[in-house]
Amino acid sequence: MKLQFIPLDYEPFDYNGRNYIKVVGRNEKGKKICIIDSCDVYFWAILKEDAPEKRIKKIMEEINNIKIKKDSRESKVLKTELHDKNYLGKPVKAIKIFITNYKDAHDVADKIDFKEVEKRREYDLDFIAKYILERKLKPLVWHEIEGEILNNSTEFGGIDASMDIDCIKVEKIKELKEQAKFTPKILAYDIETQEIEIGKGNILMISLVGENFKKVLTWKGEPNENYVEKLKDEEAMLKKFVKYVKKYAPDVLTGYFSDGFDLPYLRARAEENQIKLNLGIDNSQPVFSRGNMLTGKIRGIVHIDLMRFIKIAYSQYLQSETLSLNEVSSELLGEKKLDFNPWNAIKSGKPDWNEFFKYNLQDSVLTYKMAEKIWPDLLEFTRIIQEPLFNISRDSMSAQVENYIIHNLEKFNEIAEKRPHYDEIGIRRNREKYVGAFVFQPTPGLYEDICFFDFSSMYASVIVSYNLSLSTKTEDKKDSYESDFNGKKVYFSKKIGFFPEMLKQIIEKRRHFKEEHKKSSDPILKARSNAFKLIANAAYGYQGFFGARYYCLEAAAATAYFARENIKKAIKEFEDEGFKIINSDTDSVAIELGNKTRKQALEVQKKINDNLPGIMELDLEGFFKRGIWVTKRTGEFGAKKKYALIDENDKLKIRGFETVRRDWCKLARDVQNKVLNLILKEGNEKRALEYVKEIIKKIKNREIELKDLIIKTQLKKPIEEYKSEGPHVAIAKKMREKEIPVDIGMLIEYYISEGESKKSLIRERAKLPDEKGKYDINYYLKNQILPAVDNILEVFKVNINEIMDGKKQMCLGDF
DNA sequence: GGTCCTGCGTTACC
DNA sequence: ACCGGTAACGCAGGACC
Repeated sequence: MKLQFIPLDYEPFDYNGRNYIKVVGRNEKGKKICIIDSCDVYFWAILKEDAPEKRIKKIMEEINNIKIKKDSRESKVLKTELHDKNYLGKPVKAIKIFITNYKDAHDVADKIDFKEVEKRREYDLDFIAKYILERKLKPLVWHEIEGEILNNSTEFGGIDASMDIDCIKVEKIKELKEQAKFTPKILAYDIETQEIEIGKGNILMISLVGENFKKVLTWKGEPNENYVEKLKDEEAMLKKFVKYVKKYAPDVLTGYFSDGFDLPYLRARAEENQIKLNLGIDNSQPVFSRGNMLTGKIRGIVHIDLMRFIKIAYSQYLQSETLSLNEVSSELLGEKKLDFNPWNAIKSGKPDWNEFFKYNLQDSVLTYKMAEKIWPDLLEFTRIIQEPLFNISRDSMSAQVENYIIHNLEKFNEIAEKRPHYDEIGIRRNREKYVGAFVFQPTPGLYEDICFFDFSSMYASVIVSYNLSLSTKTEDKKDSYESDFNGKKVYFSKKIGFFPEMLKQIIEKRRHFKEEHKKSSDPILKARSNAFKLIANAAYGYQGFFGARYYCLEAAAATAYFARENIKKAIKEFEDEGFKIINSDTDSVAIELGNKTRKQALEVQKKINDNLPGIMELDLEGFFKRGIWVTKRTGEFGAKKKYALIDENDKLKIRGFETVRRDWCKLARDVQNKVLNLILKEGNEKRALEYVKEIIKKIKNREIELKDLIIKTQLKKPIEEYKSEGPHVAIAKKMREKEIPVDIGMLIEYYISEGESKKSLIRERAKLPDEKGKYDINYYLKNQILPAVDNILEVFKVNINEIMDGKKQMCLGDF
């Protein structure tokens, strides 16, 4: 039979000692099906250059006889072939060794011990990746499949009988030229529990939200809405949950922090109730893996913890200070969680159950809507990197870069480099640091008419333009780029390597799809352009990452080196043409127009661009009406990485200031923001000063609400490990005493109260938000408000210190 | 008992 | 353990007078 098929989930299995794979996806009619397939399993023995032909033949014969006996499985070499390949950019002769089971690849590789064999490679590749490469059945891409349906067949031990859906044994696979739109069936879920610790208390309710589908399952309260279904106990509720998930048959089951909470909790409660959480398409239970970080896998359904993907692909664009569902959904959707405190409700012993149900449902509604919104990004990441959706939604950016490389090596006839071993990682992690970016020392002051330029994807374009990678590093000084690594000269060949070449294509695609998106504003094109951008930007970090297959610290150092050279050159160009440099950080230059025109500035930009190497490009970020740079708190120098700009539409761009730092109280941040606004919008420092004085008065009169004085600091490690005990650590201790749950990663909230003696430490005066006490007027004036506005007003020669004390009126002459 | 300096710790920028 | 270096700055803690 012939059908169209889009793969969603890949699951390898063994049968008679051989490797097979079940791929669950949908056909063109939207029916969920499973295809069964297999592929060659092999790895490489790379030969030394001088290996004589006769010996190679002999070696191949010997390899052909390798057999491994392990547990109940017998594994052997099926055949060998001699190929011309590339390894790290150099042509090599390599023996392709076909084996019966990939799980034994490592053991077989260990048996290949000939002096003519230089290296053994690709025995550490993941089977799913290998399968996708070999059979070209790409995730979330439509294919035409030819095969035979298994109908209660005894093949594979009667695999089709154990599955809820049709199984097809595949013969031919062909990617379709016309790609129809694919909209996944998404089901979102969320649970409410008695305790925070996994499995400790009961699950009180479970909500489910899909398309035209909403449900709250519970065994508590007296429901007054018909979407709430009351079961007799927790066990019945869990069974019903499984039943509904199976009936809905989603492609994607998604929760928010569900890897770390919802799914393991469900699993634990199922165990406690002695029932099976058989959500899998073959009625298997979720499988949890990956050491520290839990990940929950459900066969045949792609379980996605939305929070993890948002953290990977979105967090750098988000303003949210935490990745909590409430904050992220209100930023992405403009919609919030319901105002209801589940822990207080539980503690009270008499929760308003109907409010609780609504609250529970809303969490799934938000999760569902966000999943829909983020789907284009998941889709495009998956299609570009060609790893299963399950991995795409969880992998770190360095893993995404590496997977992209692995799935694109074929074009270069390259054999993949191996993953570093444990001891190698240890060495890499202890390596010396290298010099990073150049940061300009700004002069404090208020500036008018500012032009802001920046290099587009600078580090990525440096890697491409100077050909910086592991395989292009060379001892040969001729025809190469010379860079510096902590005083040592390092060279990179000018003959383009596969890593820079791949990156070049990524950048080109990013530029292409960015243009395409401008024309059509299709969200898919935006997601595609964004995915290429993120991969490009992660390429630099990847080469310096200790876990990378293509780790090359010299390349990472050279990237920073050539970036410094180019930014400094650009700065010099602007200076030589008579522009004053205001700021520069890594890849950007801000200049003051002064008595020159925008046109003149753009001419310099063009001149710079004409002389830039390779694909490097200096873009105009924009024009700004005004901008402010301040001094460091200590010393007379201008502070780096702290400035505020206002564009022609009166939109502020604030960097580094307390306004954007979450470890300052809201009042200080708001006041600073207002002051920056007044100064930048109207150039009115007098109004700003008046405003600050009003606030000071309010603080002194205790007219400020406590919630605006709460300071939030993250607990980054276990309480015991702190060498120096800051206020947030002291509060964390206090919380633990009060049996309030404290976890690593939590934002600890506190305010500073008046102490008995003035000299006591700040941590001794720190109190929990609901602890009774008077806020310390002096602390909030001197440690929060003053530091937030002092440096800004100083630019106008206003000494706020004196105003605070009320000793002397301002220094502004005309005040 | 106060001042100064240093290191820890967090968060930002790019 | 899951990308890099550069930088500001509060607070604690100890040296020093």
